[in-house]
Amino acid sequence: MNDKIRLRFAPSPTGALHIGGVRTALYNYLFTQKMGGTLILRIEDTDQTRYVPGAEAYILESLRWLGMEFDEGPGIGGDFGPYRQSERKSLYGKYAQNLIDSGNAYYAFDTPEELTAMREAYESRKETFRYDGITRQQLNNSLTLSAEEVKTKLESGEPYTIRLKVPRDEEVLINDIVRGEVVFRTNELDDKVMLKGDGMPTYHLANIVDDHLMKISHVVRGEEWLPSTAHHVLLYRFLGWEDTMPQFAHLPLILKPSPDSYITKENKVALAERLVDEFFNKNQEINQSYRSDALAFLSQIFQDKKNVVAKLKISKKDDDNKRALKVFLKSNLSGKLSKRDGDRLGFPVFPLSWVGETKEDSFKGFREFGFMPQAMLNFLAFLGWNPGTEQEIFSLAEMVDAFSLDRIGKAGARFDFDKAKWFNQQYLIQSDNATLVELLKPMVKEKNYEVTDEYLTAAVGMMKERVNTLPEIIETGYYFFEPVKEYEEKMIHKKWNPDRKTALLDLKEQLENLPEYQAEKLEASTKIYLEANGLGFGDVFPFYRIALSGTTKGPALFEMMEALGKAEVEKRLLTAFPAFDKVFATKINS
RNA sequence: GUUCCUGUGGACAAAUUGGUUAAGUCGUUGCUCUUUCACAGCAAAGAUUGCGGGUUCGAGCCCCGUCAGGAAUACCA
Repeated sequence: MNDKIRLRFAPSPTGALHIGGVRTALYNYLFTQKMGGTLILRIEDTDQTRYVPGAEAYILESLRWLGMEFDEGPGIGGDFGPYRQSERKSLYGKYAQNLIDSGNAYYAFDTPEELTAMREAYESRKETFRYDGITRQQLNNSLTLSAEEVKTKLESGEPYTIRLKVPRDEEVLINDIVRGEVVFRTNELDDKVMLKGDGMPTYHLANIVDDHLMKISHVVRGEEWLPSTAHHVLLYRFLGWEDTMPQFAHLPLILKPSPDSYITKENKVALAERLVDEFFNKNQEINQSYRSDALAFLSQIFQDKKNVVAKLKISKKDDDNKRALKVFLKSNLSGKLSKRDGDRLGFPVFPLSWVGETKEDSFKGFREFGFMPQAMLNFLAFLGWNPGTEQEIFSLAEMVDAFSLDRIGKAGARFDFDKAKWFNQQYLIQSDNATLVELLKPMVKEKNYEVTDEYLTAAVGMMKERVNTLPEIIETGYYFFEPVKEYEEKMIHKKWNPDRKTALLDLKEQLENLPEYQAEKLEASTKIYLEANGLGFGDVFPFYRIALSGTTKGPALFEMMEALGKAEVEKRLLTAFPAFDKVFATKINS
């Protein structure tokens, strides 16, 4: 055990844990395991307005399902607790006070409303307001007010925040494990709030204080944190902790699939309508009469699907509506993967299903899509990292072994659901049938199918390499559990010959008289029959197959017959042939 | 707008750190196997490494410029 290596995964309980968060957790996990270090779970719940009940439980359950174990955390214990920031509230004030005392922070009395108004005023002049070394000289804070005024305000209980006093004309150098050296000039940094009006710390303060107190050695987090890392380094410096500052590793973002990859002739109209619906939903103030224009614009940019995003560039000629539309589309068609994407594009972005207050806030998870946790982890591991070898399938233990921070890439990784399905299929094929049967049982029960383990095992064995996810076994392979719903007409139209029935029934009878209704025996007997009657496999197989499963695709015929059993096969053949006649008749009539 | 990050076939990516003909996987297409589908195996198509300069005997890799995409720019994390 290496007690110098201590990492933390620090999610915020504001909803379901996003796939990007899961990957962050995974990389933290892999690195600690590899180094023999300690992994800590810390709940960052300093924003009570965004707190969502159940989110923490969801995070815990997700991590457990995925098989990532933590050494310290809420409910786990450890010597550095508590591990919920809300329970550490009293700790942070002291450090904020330190900052004030050392002249590196100040009280600010500006109200949120004042600041919003300020931002809007700047906005209207096409500028961006920043609370920084210049603007703070005109604002309502302990730097501009007299000591007397500040004292009165404080004593009268007027709400205040404590802001970091970012120094002028300095450079902050960050030595990031994945990005290398990154330099920020302090003149470009804003005076971030450290302590909020409600006495809670912001992420920035809480994070640094906790990382220090918990003796964190490496901070592995998403790239979205890179810009504020300069502030964090400043904080370590001002608090006198610079020599024990953790090392940073900023992970590349997980990006949405590019629109070019999923827009097709078939779906582009529906996609456009859906986007326009969402647009008006989100921008209630925009008149519905703009709708047809919006749709026209979308079908125009979807026309040639190349470079869809580039066509969203705002031009001076655009009116307000078009501008709003473009901004909306851009945020929906490019950039970081978001929870809405899964919904729209039909893939999961959360490990487990999440049931929110509304339908819009409820999402289906990887587990419910039928993914195996190990497959999801394996897929995620390759989003931003690779071992440099040709191996792609890794058990968790193998991943730990192969993992290193310096093989993490810098460019954003594009979410590719096809690849995810491929990983799952590999795991499905690799898993033994008994394991899969256990996983499948709840779904079988839900559908009220009554089957024996033995039968399920046979079905799983036949179906698992033909599907991507677990539920597909009983969805596309439903005919193992209930009568055929629909016969594939194309083959019937093309090849069915009502006169063939006699032979097919003949063969059926011959097979039924076999001492054992077993795949190899059935096959051997069929061969003999075909030869004797001058028939080929193609004359018989497709019809047996459609009769039994409704489709010409699927597992080997004789194995299917064995599994279904003599009686069921007979029943299906006898109902199918008349049905084929009927289907065939419609062809002649039409 | 500003700051920072990132650009290698459709997607993910490798390239022994400046060395010959730019790996591999997914996806696509074809072939083999097979009664079908899938799996597996084989093969093909797909790249002037975003673009333009420069340094060098030699550049995907170093330098300069440029373009594009992304992130951040909250009393959110």
